[in-house]
Amino acid sequence: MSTPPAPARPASAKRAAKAGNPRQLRQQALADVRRERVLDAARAAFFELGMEKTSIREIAHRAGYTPGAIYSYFASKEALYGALLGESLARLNERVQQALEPSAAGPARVRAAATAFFDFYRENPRDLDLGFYLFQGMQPRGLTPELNETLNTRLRQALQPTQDALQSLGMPAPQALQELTALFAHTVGLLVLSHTGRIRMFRQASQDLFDKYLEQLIRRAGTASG
Amino acid sequence: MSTPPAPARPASAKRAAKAGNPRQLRQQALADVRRERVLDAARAAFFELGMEKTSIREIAHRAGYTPGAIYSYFASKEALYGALLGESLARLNERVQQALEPSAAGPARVRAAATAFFDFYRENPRDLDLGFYLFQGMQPRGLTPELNETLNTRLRQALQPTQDALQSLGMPAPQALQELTALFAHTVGLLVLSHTGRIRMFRQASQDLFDKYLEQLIRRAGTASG
Amino acid sequence: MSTPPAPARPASAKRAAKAGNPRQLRQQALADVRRERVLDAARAAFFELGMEKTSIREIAHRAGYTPGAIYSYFASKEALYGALLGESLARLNERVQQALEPSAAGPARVRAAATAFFDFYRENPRDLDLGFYLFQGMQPRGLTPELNETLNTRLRQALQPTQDALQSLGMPAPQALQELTALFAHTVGLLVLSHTGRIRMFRQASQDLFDKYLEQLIRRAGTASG
Amino acid sequence: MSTPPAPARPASAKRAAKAGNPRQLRQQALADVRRERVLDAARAAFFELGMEKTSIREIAHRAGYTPGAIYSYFASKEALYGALLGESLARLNERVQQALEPSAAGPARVRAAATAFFDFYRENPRDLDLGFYLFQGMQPRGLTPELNETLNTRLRQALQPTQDALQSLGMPAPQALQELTALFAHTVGLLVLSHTGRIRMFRQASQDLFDKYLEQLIRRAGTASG
DNA sequence: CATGAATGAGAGTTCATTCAT
DNA sequence: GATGAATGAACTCTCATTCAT
Repeated sequence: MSTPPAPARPASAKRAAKAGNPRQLRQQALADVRRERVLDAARAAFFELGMEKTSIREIAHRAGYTPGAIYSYFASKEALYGALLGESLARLNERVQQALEPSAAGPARVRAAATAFFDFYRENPRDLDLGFYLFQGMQPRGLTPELNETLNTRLRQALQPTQDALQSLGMPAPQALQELTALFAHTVGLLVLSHTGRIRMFRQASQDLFDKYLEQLIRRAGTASG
Repeated sequence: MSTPPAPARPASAKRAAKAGNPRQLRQQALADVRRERVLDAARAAFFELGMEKTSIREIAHRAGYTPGAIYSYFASKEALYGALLGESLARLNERVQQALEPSAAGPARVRAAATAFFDFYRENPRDLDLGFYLFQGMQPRGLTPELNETLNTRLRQALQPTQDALQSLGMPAPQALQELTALFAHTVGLLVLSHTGRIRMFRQASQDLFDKYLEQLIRRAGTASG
Repeated sequence: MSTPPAPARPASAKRAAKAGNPRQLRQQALADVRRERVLDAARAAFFELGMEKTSIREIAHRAGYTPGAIYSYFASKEALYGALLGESLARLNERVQQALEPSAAGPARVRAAATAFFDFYRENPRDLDLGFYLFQGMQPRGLTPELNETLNTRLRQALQPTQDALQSLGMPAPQALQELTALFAHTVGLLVLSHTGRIRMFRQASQDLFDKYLEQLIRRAGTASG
Repeated sequence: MSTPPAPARPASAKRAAKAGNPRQLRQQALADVRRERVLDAARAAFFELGMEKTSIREIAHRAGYTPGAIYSYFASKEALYGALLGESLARLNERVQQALEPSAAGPARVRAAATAFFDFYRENPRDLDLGFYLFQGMQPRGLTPELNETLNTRLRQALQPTQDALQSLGMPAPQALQELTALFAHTVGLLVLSHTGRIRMFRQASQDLFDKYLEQLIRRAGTASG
């Protein structure tokens, strides 16, 4: 709701703009490499210790920096996590693309795309944590609107192949969008139940439920085109 | 040999047992009222500020107490949130029961039970937060196993009417349980997408999607019995 | 050095003065019994949990009281420990007296008295703690001068039989006092080294060292008289 | 896989290893100075207020810091006291070494070493407190085993010259160790009686008693060699 | 760019003690 | 005499962030 103030120390990002000559370009490349190192350290720390026990200190330590240095690359802890989430979504997209490569078609393509999405989070619970972290209290945190936009776009991208596959099955665009949304919700719900252990209460397996939902969806897609 | 380590402060609850004479009863009632006042303050603080910014200090202040006094009523911050969640689940159950009172039957009963559940959380997003709070990092927190058990039971209770209604529609028990789990997941997913604003990306309304899912489920229930 | 202010709530003690008629006497007896119950609880708690983990709350709980009630019997935590120490010294005296009962004479009497003292503390390290507690920072705590006086007297009493035995061996009074003091110091030193585990550094047993010191002392006593 | 849990803040000490260039050396020197300032403040506070009333807050205040800053130099309150005790033992050793410098020999050497030890604590009662602090309830506190080891070693060091002197008087090693232990115990006992004022009860002076014990010991040493 | 010392605010928790009832 | 609710002051410790160097 409330837009956060402009980042205190926008660091290397801003310099990219004024970079033109070779020297500046090299500097920029170096900076990116170092930024990446911080990100790697943050991811490792987070995957190992979880969100709550991962402090800036810890990340800096793992990256071979002192705490202050982190702020050369990220304006705040939240911004760092935003970047981490961005990178997580990039991995998600990669996974979805890989699943499509064998150029499956028809229902198989829907299955491939949707399952890749589900599996990614099923296998990497911490990535799901990441997605949730910035919505503690169910409201976005210290993300700049631009970053928020970027993240939304990447998420949308990861879902787009599924939507396309549905439409290529003859489902009209509006319905495909609706079904995609429902599928996304179902997926998220199953993942949450699974990761919090709540699903055990029902003695069910999230994967079975996911498969079942997917088959029903594909059946509906077949009907819709008629 | 060793006496239990300490009084484990939250005394008032158990004293009901030895309460018999009017004076003790009145004392107990007073204590309950005060405990409730703390709970109210905690809920208000939490609904207003969110989990993270709600400290024991803040709660105490709102309840008109000093921080230490809170510990006469709750053994720890987690215990307090446990109680808050328990009470939230109680309200949820109440809501579900109310929805069933007009003694609907058949598909209408499924609709009534399931919708009550969905609506409760749609209308009270903070109660959803509450449910999530204790699973930061997707792992249970400092809940005692007993409390965790209690909470699970209450959640299960809130879902039971829906399962019963499905079975009374002729759906076999195992399938009803499976469908209930899927419905629960779908509901949670929709609520999360809705409350985090992610659903706007798809220009969909969580309520429409919920209704649609519900109708499909009811259709399946009709088929299942044949 | 600095005399503490008069006890805030001298409680039952003061009433003993104005007690004269039978009813008051009975009241007083009751109060003493209850006071003893508190003391018992305090001792048990302290022996089990140690000084630091024994709170007024804990003591009250064990005595079947609420915290406030303790202050009817003791003006402060320190006063309570003072009483506890007094009672500990009483037990010490009892032990010394018992050791003398078989009416040993000569060197055997010195041995009996001194060893009883040593053994009491060797076997009951917590009683040694008690003695030290009120001298944290090596300075008396919230003891009233009278209580301090009483405690000193009881300690003196427990040592007196040893002094007497030394004198009955022919040692002149001034020397006996000096030797007693040295013996007392030696005993305390050994107990401290023993209880803190420091004596292990030297691979020695406190008991051997004590015995050795004692024999030397007795030898000196034999010489002194000539 | 798992990187050590955290930087475990007290960084400066270890950095000496990678310090090589002048700048790092200067940084290190500065850090040491500041650490010393904290230690000085802690010692002053403790000597003035005693252990119990000396909080991290108080120390920080005296050192001109905020409480959090202390944790850059010491990982915990116990660690700080460990350092304080270590430094106290270092001073003790220094004192003992100085007493030996005039290269006394024979009985004089025993006297010099033992008396230096005794005098150090007689003149600096707070250093004795320090030694006792970590044994509240007569049990070691939150010391790491390594630190405990270090402290034991330093204490042993301070006593070693006395043992050596005894052996150079012809006393066999095992007996010298036993006598050293006894002497140490006697010393501790006298110091405790003296500092707690208990010795006044006996109208004795700790120094006289110490001298007397020492002369007896030296006499025994003379005999032992024969 | 990086350091690293330091801040400052705050966290949860404990406890002896008081006092109206 | 006893209750028990409440105080109030303290406690150790953590952490994101800042800034002079």
